Amino acid sequence: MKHGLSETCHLFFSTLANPARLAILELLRNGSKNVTEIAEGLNQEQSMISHNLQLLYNCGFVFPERRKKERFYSLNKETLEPLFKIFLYHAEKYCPTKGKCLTQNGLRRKRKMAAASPMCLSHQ
Amino acid sequence: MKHGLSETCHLFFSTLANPARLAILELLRNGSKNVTEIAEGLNQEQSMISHNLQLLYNCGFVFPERRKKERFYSLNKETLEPLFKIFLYHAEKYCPTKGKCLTQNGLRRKRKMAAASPMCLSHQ
DNA sequence: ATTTCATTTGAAATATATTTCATATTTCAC
DNA sequence: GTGAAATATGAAATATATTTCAAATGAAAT
Repeated sequence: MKHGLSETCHLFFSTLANPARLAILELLRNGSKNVTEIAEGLNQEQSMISHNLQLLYNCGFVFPERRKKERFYSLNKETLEPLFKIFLYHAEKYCPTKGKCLTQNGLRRKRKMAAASPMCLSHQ
Repeated sequence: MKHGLSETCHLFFSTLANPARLAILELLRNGSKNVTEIAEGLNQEQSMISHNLQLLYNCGFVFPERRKKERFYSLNKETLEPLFKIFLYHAEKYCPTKGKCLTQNGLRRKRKMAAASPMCLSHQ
C-alpha cells in the first residue's frame, strides 16, 4: 500500500483528520493564541491541546512563537485557507445534507436505515 | 470539540487520511477502473478495496458507473487535483525531508533521538 | 536558588478505524 | 430459472490514534 501520493500525503491528511485539531485551527483563524487560551477557548485539558499542537507543528500547520513564559501559536494561512476553501466548495456541491452528519461508523449505521445517500461530510 | 469547521471537515479529511484510499485515488488518476482492476493493481483483497471505495464514494471523491457486471470508479478531479496541488506545494515548502518519513507514532519515536525537526509529511 | 506559572512529555488507558474472512447480493449469459 | 462472475456487506480480529494523568521541564520574578 505504499504508492507515490499515498506515501507522502498520509501524515498531512491524518493530522487534519481530527476534531480537536480542526477546532484548534479554526480558533487560530482569529489570530494567534497561547496554549492556555486555546485550552480554555475549547474547554479542553491543556496537556491534550499541547499534544495536538505538537502534531500540527510537525506538519507545518501552525507556527510557535515564545513571548515571556507563554508560547503563542499562529496559523499557517498560506496552506490552510485554500484548503478550507476547497473543502467548502466540495461540501456545498457534493454533500446532500450540507454538513449535518456522522462519523464513518455513524454513517455506516445510518445508511442501513436510510440507504446509500452519497456524501455526508461531518460528524454529529 | 464541536466547532464550525471541526464539525464539518472531519469526515472529509479522515477519508483522505488512509494509505489504502490514497493509493486508490492515485491509481484512478490514470483513468477509471473497476473494482477487480483496482484490487489487482494495488495487490490487495477485493473486499478491502470495496470497503474503501464505499468510504471514498460517501465523501464524493469517486464516482461509480456500472458497465455490465462491473462497476467502474472514476476520480473526482475537480476536488482532488487542487487538493493534491496544495499538498505538494506545502510539502515542498515545509517538509525538511521532502517526503521521506514516518507515521505519527514513528515520528514521535524519531524526534526522541533526532530532536524536534518540524514537518515530516509521509510515513515509512 | 526558590517559587510560581506555562507548557511539554511519557506511558497507560481508552477510543476509533482498518482489515480480514465468510457470506450475501447483483447482474448477466445461457 | 441456474450458474458464474463481480461486487458488496457484516462482524470479529487487528491495528492505530487519542486522551488522560502524573511528572518533568523551562522561564521569569522575587
